[in-house]
Amino acid sequence: VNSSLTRRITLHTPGNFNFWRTVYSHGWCALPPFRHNADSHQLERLLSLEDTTLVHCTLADNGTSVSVVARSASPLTRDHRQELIRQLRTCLRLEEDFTPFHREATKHEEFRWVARTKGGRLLASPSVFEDLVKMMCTTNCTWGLTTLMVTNLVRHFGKKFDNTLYAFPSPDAIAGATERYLRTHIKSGYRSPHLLELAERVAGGKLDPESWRTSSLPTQELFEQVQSVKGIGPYAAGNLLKLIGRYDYLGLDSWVRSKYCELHARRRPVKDSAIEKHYKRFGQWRGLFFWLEMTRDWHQDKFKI
DNA sequence: GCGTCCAGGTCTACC
DNA sequence: GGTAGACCTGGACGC
Repeated sequence: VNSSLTRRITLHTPGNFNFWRTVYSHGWCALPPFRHNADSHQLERLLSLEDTTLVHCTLADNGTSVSVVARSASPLTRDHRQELIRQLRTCLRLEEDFTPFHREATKHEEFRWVARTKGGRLLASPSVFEDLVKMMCTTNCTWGLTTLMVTNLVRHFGKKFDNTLYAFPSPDAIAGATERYLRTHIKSGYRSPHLLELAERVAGGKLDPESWRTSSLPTQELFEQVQSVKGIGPYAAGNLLKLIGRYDYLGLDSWVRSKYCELHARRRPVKDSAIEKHYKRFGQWRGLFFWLEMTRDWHQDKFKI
């Protein structure tokens, strides 16, 4: 969109929010339609609003707030702006209260740095559907293949904004494909029937992942419900739940297992049950303490952790 | 060059 | 409830 319109918007943030700790909390910032620029310290995101209006947002840390430059092909209405703000606040986890978590962190000497550096917010997608699809694309493969699958999904099924930017596809768009098409063009391999079934169930209204955000179900029941999606097992369900504010599961995979062994067992292999036992004392927050500990060195230089 | 292994796992079929 | 075996793909590795 060459003749796009730009508009500046401010996101107000609480005192315990840290922009870069959130952006680099895990790999999502590198998966389209997110994009990050480490040099200019900006996070980009192409949003698709309810009426299919596309808005490209460039986010930057402003100290006590986040500044957003929004580009769109047509002028944004008040409703557009409100929805845009809502979606971005969901991504940055601004609606979630981290006060109790930080209070808990200060109770544990080895985790005081978490509260000090305002850690805990994990970058999320605007929709639970998108997070589910992406989580499925991280299973049993390298990060490189995850990036390839997501990039392909966006390019083949997402609405085009300009030559490099495509929105995340709607469930309908993916549901309209065939398994063969997914295997050939998305390179999602044996995950293809699972992706298709998920998209069809959501498009057909038989599954409403968005409702999980506000569900009153105990986390254990929600965990089972998330795993009822074919292709989503304990790893993917545990991590999906972390993106909607439930931290009771560790979401173990080969990377965190090896990281845990490096940090706690002199690189000797450790049973999953031993890892579970280690974090049991952190109760409902165990999954978050676990993840922050495993990724602590990612942020060490920037924040003097 | 070619075969093998495995990566930010999960499902099914059996016990 | 616990555990083999199969499963797309692409990159790394050994020979």
